Amino acid sequence: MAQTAAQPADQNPMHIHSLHTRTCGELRRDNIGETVTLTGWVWRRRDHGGLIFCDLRDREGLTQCTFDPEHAAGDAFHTAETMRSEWPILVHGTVIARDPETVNAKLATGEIEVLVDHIQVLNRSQTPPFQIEDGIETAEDTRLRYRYLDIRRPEMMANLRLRSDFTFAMRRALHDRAFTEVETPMLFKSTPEGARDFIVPSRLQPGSFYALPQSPQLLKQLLMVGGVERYYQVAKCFRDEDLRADRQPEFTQVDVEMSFVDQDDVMGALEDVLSDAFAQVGVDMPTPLRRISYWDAMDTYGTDKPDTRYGMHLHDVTQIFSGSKFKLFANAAATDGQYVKALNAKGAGTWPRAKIDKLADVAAQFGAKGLAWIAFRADGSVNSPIVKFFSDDEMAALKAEMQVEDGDLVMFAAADRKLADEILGGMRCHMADALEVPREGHDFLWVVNFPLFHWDDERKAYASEHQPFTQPVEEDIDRLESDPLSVGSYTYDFVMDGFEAGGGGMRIHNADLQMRVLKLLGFTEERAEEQFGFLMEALKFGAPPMGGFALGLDRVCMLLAGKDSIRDVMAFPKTSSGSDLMSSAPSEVSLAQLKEVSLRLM
RNA sequence: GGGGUGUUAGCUCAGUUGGUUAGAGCGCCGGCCUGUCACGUCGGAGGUCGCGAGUUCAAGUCUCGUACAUCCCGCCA
Repeated sequence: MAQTAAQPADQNPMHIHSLHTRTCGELRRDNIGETVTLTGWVWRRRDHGGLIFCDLRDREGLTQCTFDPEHAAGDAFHTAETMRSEWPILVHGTVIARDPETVNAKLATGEIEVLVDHIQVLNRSQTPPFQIEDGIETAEDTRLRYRYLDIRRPEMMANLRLRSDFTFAMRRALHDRAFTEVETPMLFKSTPEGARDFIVPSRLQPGSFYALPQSPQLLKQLLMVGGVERYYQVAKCFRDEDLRADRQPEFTQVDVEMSFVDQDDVMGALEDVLSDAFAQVGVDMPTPLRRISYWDAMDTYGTDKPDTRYGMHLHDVTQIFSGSKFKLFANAAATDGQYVKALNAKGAGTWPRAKIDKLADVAAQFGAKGLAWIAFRADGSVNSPIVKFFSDDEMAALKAEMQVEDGDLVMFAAADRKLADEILGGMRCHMADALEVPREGHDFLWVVNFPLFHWDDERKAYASEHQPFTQPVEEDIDRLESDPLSVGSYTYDFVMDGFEAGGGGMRIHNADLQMRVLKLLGFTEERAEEQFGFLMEALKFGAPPMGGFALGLDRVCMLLAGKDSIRDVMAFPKTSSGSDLMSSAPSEVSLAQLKEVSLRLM
């Protein structure tokens, strides 16, 4: 088959030797007259009887191939008549200009077409179970059952390449700053204090188990003790918990750790690395990033991962209602630790009563027993089940505090601080979606100064806000045992567009302090030794001050791709029940397999 | 573990107060067509209405159970 001798492509490292000489996305007017070989899948065929058009698709794009009996040699034209969607083919022909009236402006290659003289059918294809094209709403279970076909869609292809580009950008940014990529084991020790572990039975040691790592946390701290100083890893992590749109049982973190640094050093380094990597995928992340304290974030946004591209702040209106005739609010105001907080959803005040009433169901999801609200109608009237209890002064003060205008809907939560924030924080997100509040571009910020512990009411114990290895604030260490909830920590979450996209902190590098923290978390000395003895032993051998970070790669890529689910940036994700619909994993194993690892099913 | 939504043709969906033979668009198959690009046009095939019970003279439609998908709460140090 004739090929042009020396194409410029030959000097381009992108053009490794293939069956094709060009891709389906690159031919332009400048290539007119070239003889080319293209490979790809038949996307759409338009058979005019005496003339056949075929849009050929490869990873780079679409090119229209034209079969004209006068130019197509041998039975090439007949082959074009019989070929079907998704057959992989190879065509050889000449790049020709399209007549001005037949130029397709929607196609990057729309100014040219390839006049085919030879065609080779590389394989046939069954009719695909759904049409391989963007913008078609095929149920996700069908897409997952045939994921390899779903990936052929340009949108999925673009998502995977965006992920590859960003991952590579992170690697390069870290490598350029003298970080060493180290692989840590997938078979490691079970440390079930956090998420549930995936466990792996040991054949050589019957009755013993490995666990797949929830994160390389302990191992990277040991790498710091080992003197690596600057470490990173694109690390697979495993957590056996229920799934969500942004949670899969296996996911990827860009894991980073540094030695001989303080918190500002780590955050500065990360801002530098992240803005570099984002820039490489065309996203501007201005530095230094804004920092909001955990408590300010909770007060103002009702969440520790606020989307600050829109306002709708929470307001504390407790004082306004301290003497109110509305008992629910007055009682809250009179009770220590109880608050009345309010949220102004601009634009929802014109909603019909029935629609507003349904918001109580939404609020209930966040723990509210009901939802008090005031709708300020567009005509200046006020509609509310509670406003009749309010004095004129209370209304005036409320309107001033909430900057009320006609068309606003003010919602209230009267509860302890945490619950009031959770309810209104949840409502804030819900209303932003319901009102389609514009959120353009990306939003990056740090949330800092998390408390070291929170009280877990279910387990009746203190629990780490981040993880048990987090460094407490020096000034607070004296109060560790006497007032644990008041102890601050060196922690920082990286929040992007209202998602927790990453998080990190400084680590304890002193074995005694580590033991004190573990004891507060309810560990006996024996159990702490059994589970984390190897860490605490290592800390005794000159562990340097250290801190680090882990970036949720799937979530960041989801946000960069503008998708609502991390499944859209993962090649082979699992369904919400943890199944792989393509392979039917998880599946039963044979008795022989079980016997080999000394297991018997109950 | 709990709540919401959904499941009808290969795909996306419609299907009225329960009532004769369950429809549409796309796709698929066949005919015609030399400038289409969501080609056009004529014809055709294709359905155990997720599954299992129940109510009824009669169930895609009502009831109960169940499976799966999806979203959320719990959970995710």
